[in-house]
Amino acid sequence: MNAPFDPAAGTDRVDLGALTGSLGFLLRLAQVRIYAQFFAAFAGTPVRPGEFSVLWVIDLNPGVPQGTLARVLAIKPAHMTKLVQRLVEAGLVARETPATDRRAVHLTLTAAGRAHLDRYRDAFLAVHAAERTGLSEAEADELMRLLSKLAFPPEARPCP
Amino acid sequence: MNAPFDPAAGTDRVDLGALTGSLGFLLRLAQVRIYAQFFAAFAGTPVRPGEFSVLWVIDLNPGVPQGTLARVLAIKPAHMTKLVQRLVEAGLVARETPATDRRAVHLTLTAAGRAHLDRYRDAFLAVHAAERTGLSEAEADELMRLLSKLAFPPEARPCP
DNA sequence: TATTGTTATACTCTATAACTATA
DNA sequence: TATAGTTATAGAGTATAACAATA
Repeated sequence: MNAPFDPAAGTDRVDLGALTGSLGFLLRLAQVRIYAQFFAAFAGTPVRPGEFSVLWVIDLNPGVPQGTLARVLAIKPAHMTKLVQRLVEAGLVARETPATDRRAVHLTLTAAGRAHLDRYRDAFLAVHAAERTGLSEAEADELMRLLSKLAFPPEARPCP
Repeated sequence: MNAPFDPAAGTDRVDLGALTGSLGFLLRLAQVRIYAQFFAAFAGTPVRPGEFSVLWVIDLNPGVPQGTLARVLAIKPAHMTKLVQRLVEAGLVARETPATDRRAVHLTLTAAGRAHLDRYRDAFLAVHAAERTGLSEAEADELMRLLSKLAFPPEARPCP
């Protein structure tokens, strides 16, 4: 039998058992902590991780189709539609329907979009450096290498 | 200037730039993939990661206060209230108000809750092993070790 | 006064399906 | 028929605040 919870044993001393060996569980907890650091760093700014990554990728790939963007960033098309609408309404992104395929929507940054990216780019990179709390540089590099193997399976590996 | 998106270069060949070195971005993509594997494995069953981890921890810590559970699993109290309500309505969890602190709610599994846990425990552990797609055993172990350092900062380390 | 849990609201993101307009 | 994007709906999860009961 499992020992009943003992409040006298100290605050929140809970047995997690094999849960601490669960990759999905660890990923979730790690992400919760890293995102909390992100939101703390960008409190008071309009920067949110999803939107900023979208602006980032449009900047590097001007004219990228909206659906391609959704696949690469693992954002559902229905959600991407609303996300892009917000960015267009904010004046950061321009949509264009190419003559060659009038179903498609190609995205580019406006001047304001580039300015927004430039304004927060350094802070965005800095927070990811600061995020490495408790890890050495070598550990952080190894962690990102291993996460990349999960994040980019062979069929979804980005071009270098 | 950045090269415009070239659809002829192959499907979804998008330049992500420094985003591939962003810990938060990699964590999100890795989690999306790992969770997709989880939901694929448990399609057709009522098993969801959040609820199952709650049942798991209650089983190991019978009588654990609801608030402690929320802190340890990084689930917001308002959400935990609704999550536990679902589990109580499903007959898997019992709530008890201890005489010593009548504000508190202590949680235990019902017989049906233990049966539910037993029924899916092996599959839950197996999916986490299968999740290690593309990683060797050593890499998976190292990844979980590094994630644990992020997930459990010194002030939130679980008892062994 | 502080803490435990609840309720309520709003928002983000996901899942799904139905729909349009093109191809 | 298939594809690109849109709209709509439902749900999970989060953030926040206000609240009641109790300590």
